[in-house]
Amino acid sequence: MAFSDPSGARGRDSYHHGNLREVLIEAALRLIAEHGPGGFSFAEVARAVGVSPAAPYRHFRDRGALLAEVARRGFDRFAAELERAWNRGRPDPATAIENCGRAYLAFARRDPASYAAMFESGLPFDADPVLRDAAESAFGVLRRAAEAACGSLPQQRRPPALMVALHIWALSHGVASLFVGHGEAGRRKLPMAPEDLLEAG
Amino acid sequence: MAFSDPSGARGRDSYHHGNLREVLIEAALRLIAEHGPGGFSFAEVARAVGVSPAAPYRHFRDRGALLAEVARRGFDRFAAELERAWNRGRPDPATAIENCGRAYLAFARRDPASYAAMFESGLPFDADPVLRDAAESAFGVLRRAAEAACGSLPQQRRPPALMVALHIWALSHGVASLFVGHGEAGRRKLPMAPEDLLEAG
DNA sequence: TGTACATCAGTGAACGCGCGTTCACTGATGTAC
DNA sequence: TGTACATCAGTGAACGCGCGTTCACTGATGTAC
Repeated sequence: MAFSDPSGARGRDSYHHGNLREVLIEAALRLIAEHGPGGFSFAEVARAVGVSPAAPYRHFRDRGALLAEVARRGFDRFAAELERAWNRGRPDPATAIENCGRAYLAFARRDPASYAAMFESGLPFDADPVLRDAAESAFGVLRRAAEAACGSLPQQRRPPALMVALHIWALSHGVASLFVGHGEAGRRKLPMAPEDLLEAG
Repeated sequence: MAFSDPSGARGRDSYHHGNLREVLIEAALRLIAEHGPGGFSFAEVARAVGVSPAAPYRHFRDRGALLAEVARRGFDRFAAELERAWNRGRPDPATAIENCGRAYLAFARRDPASYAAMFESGLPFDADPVLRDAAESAFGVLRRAAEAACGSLPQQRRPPALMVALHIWALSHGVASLFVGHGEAGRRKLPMAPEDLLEAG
């Protein structure tokens, strides 16, 4: 077991795990990917990493705290990837915005477990300021991108930037949650690439 | 109890319930509205309507079958309301499409429990042809509306109708699931009416 | 360098709980004659 | 109209299970002297 830990983490080379917090998070991601954000239990996570059911309590207050941490990390990476796709508006704002949309879908596709934890877990956002800030900063990227893009348009008929940002967000989320995620099961069939659908925005 | 049944159904005026199937569905909707589509148990539904935990098995194979029936009915009403909003393209296709969008949001707002059962429950659509057909026919309304609307546009640069329909669907779903539903908790704050956001499409 | 001790991190047994499901049962209803 | 009987729909007790959580515990690690 110590040398075959599938998570790639250090594993149990001693009585003390040494890495349990990280390994628990990885296991939670795996379980969410398989059974959805509501489909894992604290005990199951412990079992998955080969540790007693009481051990996770050393690192998380309860199941919700673990889920919130998964979501928070998701939002952090999400924000970073959107930022990178935006690339300060280069080569031009329209293309950069489109790249944001692609990055959005790419994130949902590559890491559906995090995406589910972030958007489909029913976590009490308002009750957890840390989580809320993480989500806010991810949306902030879209808002700033929309502001920059709107600013480069002719003054007359310039749309409100916040509205554009929300529009992108809603459309991306709609496409992602209808056609990308859902762990193989509830996904609808699409006669085109989700990216092409998004591009029409 | 017989005369104070909050569901408005006939209640237990005899040993035989007489109406149990319907009452179970209503109770499930109430529980979904409170705790989300994953937040109710078969036993809880039975308790909520004052019946033994074995009783529901007379009407539904299991919890999933009850949830699927809730979703199916939701899709039926959803399709009817979209159809009514479309109103055969009157007064004109653009306005009628916009009315469809409003009807979409109105449905999600008025009956978030059904909406959750339909779109956020992770039901195995592919495994249940009845459910699948119900969902398909709801989408069919949007598709026909998009076809009619596209047909009324000038031939050059006419967008593909299916794409337009999916676009409407994705945007509506995105707006609804981010800003309307989620039982008071996970909903984001919006500085404008969701309808206005949708209208930009 | 060695020893004593405090702290940390995981153990494993135990608890009460609600769940899904089954079972033989029984009261009510409908039908044949 | 009345009676016998089949069917239907709900009962309530029972089961095994996994969960969340707690507890006193113990092995490992780090630190002071």
